Amino acid sequence: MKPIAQSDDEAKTVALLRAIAHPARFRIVKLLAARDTCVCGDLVDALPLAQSTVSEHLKVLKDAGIIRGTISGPNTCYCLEPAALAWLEREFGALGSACCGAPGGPLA
Amino acid sequence: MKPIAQSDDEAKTVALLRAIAHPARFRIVKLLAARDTCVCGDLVDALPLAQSTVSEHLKVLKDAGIIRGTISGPNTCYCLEPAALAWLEREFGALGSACCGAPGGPLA
DNA sequence: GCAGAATATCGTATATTTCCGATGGACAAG
DNA sequence: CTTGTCCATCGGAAATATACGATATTCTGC
Repeated sequence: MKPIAQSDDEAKTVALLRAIAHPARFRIVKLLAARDTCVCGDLVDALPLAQSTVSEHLKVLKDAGIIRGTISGPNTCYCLEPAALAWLEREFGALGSACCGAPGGPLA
Repeated sequence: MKPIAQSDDEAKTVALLRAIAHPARFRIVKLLAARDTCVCGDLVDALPLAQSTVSEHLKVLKDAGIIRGTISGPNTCYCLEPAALAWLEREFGALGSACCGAPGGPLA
């Protein structure tokens, strides 16, 4: 594929966004954010999806660096990776501050 | 499709994220943020994509409410929609503050 | 070792996305 | 009215993503 992204930072940001930009995965992230304690396969019960599907979504989020998985005996616990969320928050802050202030450009 | 999103707000957020979570579209948003003045089809020159493809991406962003298009004589000018960026920034702020503070959960 | 529970991975069908060339519509200049 | 420019839209091909059931894998407890 042709390289569209200008910098590595940009590619990283897009990768993070692609991981979160899915109904099921975004819901997982919100669930993990709600309970400050890490939860495990309760996520499967909380979502209308098959176990294997949830597992795949967790893998996507883990590969993107948004969540962290810890094996704890028979089950695996997941929790958010604060650095990733902070990165995205900072990225949007930079975008939001610079914005076309002109009312309508050519209309003025 | 089964409704995974819990609330309308959540669905809206995911829709915005899906629109931005693409190399070409994210680049477009950054380009529009860089020049505070609205640009037009210069975007086609700035991207290694066909004109029709860029136009489609602009349509996706416009439908999502992230950018606004204004017809100005022979050409169309686009600029960011500040409200959309602010929404996302706020959404990530809420996620970032609530986060698993426990070092490792079961490891402690 | 064996059985069972909790996850991960594999194979695969389906749906969606992405991209392009070609076509169409609107506008300005001549 | 004709031409050229700019942009949007229309098929359609190829790549990718999503979801599932079936099948490993890993650990606990007996």
